Amino acid sequence: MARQSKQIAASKLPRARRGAAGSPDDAPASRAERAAERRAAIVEAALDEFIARGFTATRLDDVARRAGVAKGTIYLHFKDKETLFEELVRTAIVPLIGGLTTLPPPTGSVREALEAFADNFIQEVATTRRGDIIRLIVAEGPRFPAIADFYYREVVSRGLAAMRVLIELGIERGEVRAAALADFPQIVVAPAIIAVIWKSLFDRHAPLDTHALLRVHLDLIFGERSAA
Amino acid sequence: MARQSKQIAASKLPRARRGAAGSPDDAPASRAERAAERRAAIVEAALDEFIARGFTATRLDDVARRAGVAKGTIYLHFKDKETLFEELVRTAIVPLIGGLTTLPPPTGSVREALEAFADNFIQEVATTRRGDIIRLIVAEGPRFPAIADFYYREVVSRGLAAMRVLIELGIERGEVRAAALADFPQIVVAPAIIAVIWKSLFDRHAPLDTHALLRVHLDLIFGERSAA
Amino acid sequence: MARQSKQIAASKLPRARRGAAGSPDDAPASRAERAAERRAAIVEAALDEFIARGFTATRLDDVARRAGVAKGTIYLHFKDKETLFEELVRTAIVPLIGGLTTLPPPTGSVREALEAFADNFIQEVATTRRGDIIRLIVAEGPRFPAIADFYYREVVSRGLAAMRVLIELGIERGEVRAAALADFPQIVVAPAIIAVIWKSLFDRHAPLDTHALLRVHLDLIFGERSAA
Amino acid sequence: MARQSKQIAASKLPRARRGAAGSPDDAPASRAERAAERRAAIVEAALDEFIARGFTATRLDDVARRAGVAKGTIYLHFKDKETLFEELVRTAIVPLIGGLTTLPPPTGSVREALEAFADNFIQEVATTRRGDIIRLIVAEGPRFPAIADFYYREVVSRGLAAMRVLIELGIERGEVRAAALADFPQIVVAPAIIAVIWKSLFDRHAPLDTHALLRVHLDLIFGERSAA
DNA sequence: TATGAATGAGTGTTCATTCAT
DNA sequence: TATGAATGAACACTCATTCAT
Repeated sequence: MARQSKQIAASKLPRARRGAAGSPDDAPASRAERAAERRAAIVEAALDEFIARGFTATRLDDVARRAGVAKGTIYLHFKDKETLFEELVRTAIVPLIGGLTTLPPPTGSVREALEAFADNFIQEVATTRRGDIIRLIVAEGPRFPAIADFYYREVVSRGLAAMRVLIELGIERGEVRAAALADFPQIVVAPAIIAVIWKSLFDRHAPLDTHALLRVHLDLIFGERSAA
Repeated sequence: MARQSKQIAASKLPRARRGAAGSPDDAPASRAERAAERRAAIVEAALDEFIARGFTATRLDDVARRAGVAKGTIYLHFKDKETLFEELVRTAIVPLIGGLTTLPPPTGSVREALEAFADNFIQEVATTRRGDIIRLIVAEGPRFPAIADFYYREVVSRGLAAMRVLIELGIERGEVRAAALADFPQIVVAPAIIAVIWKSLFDRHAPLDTHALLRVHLDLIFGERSAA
Repeated sequence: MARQSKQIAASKLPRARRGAAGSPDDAPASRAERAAERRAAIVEAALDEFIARGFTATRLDDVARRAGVAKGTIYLHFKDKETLFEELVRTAIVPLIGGLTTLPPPTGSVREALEAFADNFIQEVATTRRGDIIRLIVAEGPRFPAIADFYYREVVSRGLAAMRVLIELGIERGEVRAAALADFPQIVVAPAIIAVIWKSLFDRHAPLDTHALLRVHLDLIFGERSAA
Repeated sequence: MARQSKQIAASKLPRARRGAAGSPDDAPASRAERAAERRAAIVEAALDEFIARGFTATRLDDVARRAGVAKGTIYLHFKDKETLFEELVRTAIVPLIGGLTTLPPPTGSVREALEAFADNFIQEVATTRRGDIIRLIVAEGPRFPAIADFYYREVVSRGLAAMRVLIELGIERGEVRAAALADFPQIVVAPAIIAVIWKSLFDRHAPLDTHALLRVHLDLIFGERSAA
């Protein structure tokens, strides 16, 4: 009912800076830097809101409040709600790419590589907002084909390709018995995706031990090990 | 957006006409029957719209148009949009339940049972609107905890329990080597879920052979077979 | 949420009457009588609803339910909501007229006549729904000029005319000193109207002794009496 | 019904402009001032509409049009229609309070005080929209108990209390003969209220000379005067 | 005649987007 | 550049009225 108090986020920006003119490299933050900060705050806030409510149900009013900016400010950085959403998801997806393409481990075993990947996934995706982004894409993908496309191109196809390479290496080295697995790298990834979905839908009913789940799955692929 | 063509709703069964003089056992359909037909048409139309747009973005105007009824008619059958959505999803989920609890295969092997289950899943879920409902639950679950709860209780927990029984039987009989699989029946189901999601998001980029995918996955669990 | 159970009012009507054909004068109620009953039930129910909620806020659904008839039935008796309202108020006003025009009491004193009138007003108006009708007219009059007109013509002008006659008689007989009162018979009636309004607005804050109020007012007009 | 002409709202006082260079002390009006103007325009328009149509029948569309603002603007100032109505009536009632509690006439006679009060009532209430507000309260009171409460507490009870004090003073001084009048100050006020109601319902049939009416009433209370 | 399901125009309210300051 | 008041199209929901039974 009553207007919620604004966030103070926007007030820690250097105001009385003009006096210290000439020192361009320390704390202050130039105009461009301030703009970047604001933009980042909007992105951050919007991501939270979109994850929590989905695209249509998210109100830019809430995004602005959470970001500590005025509603109009959003439009200085993004053309409209749709653009904000698309750029946002794109931005959030990008960091996922690095981890996927940087894999072929010349030294260790393929199993070790996949274990490392699983651990990394748990730490960087399953337990962070990135996991929610996956769910967000599943939810909004059909209404934002551009995003589904982008996600497929940048993450899915690359990730699966890298996974296939790894599987083939495993087959070659005798680590992996099921040769056909190279045709369906999705099988290797599936439990990880399921774990992410489970977390946001059912974890309150039955908490899932993602780590154990992925270990059992790797055992299935590589055969059981003596010591974990 | 464009005016959708009307439904065929009004052509159904005039079942069990009491022998009222003059009605030659066809056309009319009692008032109750027509009400049921209308309700069914609304459910049908709403399901399509909700799947296509999600809860918030769906307009009851569109649902009404697609169902071939007036907007007000929806409110003769459902209290409000939220109730329509929840009843809808519940209704759509129920038929999934039967298939899950009716598995125990006294005769054949566990592998055969799972193959039958997979084939059934492909035919009844993956290639029908039921698959989209799963995606819808993933999308709207966080905003409709009641639905996530219902889905967990009626489908997920029962399905996993049944799956666990099957796995344990497989372990007992020596068909399944990975004993720990009984702790994570999710692993057995994961590729099927992933296939459903894939269909609605990426199939246009890279069509997925769900049948083959599930066969490879079963091979992983049961070991490769001599003849497919 | 759930449909309220219907009233059973409509079921006490004679159904198996056909057998007793020919006895047209006893209990049964002819078709016309049944229609009149229904109409009366609608009028009754509508009056309650209109008094409680005003014209616009009253729902014909509620009227029908309260009257124990189907919504459509209202339209068999009244053209539309407005007509129902106007006929209703007219009907409710009519009985007020009789009491007003039937006054000049040749025998008793004018004071006695007014006391009788006051007592009657309390019994027949102030403590019954008729009082609420006065408030209803005050409330809806500006939006239903026809009703205000009718009320003025049938009740107000006649009532004031009769009151004037009475006052003049009182003046003539020396009972009433203030001769100018004949020019403003409203003054004589004012406290009675105020009492009615008070009852519905403020009685819960401060109950009003209408009888005493009117007695004091008569004392003001006729001078104090030794014994009441 | 027909499009109403816009308001003159946007032409008010640009009061207390800080000496901002270039602004020659007129036009602009600060943002806060314009907001206040708009709010005032809404209140003004809403009051007119509510008086003319009652709460339920008033359309916020019409209020907006009459106020010369967009419909959404109303919601920047008021939570909803009900709040608008309640705040409105409260606001309109408040100025009535001052006049009521500020009466005790140390010098003149009680009759003079009441004559002044009557004249003031005619000028400030009976011939202005404030009179209509009284009718509005009578009309909507039962549906807005909060308003009836407020009106009773702030206006009725205070007004009657002040009136009682005045009557008692009159009795004490021998101006008023009817001692019991102190128990029913409503009698003193009744004709004034009736006059207000008459104005909006019947004045077109029979114009009422409120001034004369109230004078005759005072004569009734104080006894006839030699010269008016 | 009575019913009540069906209709669809109408209204309160929300929220993405604009724009004067 | 940032603001947030203002806009008005859009949408959920209501209810007077109709009409097939």
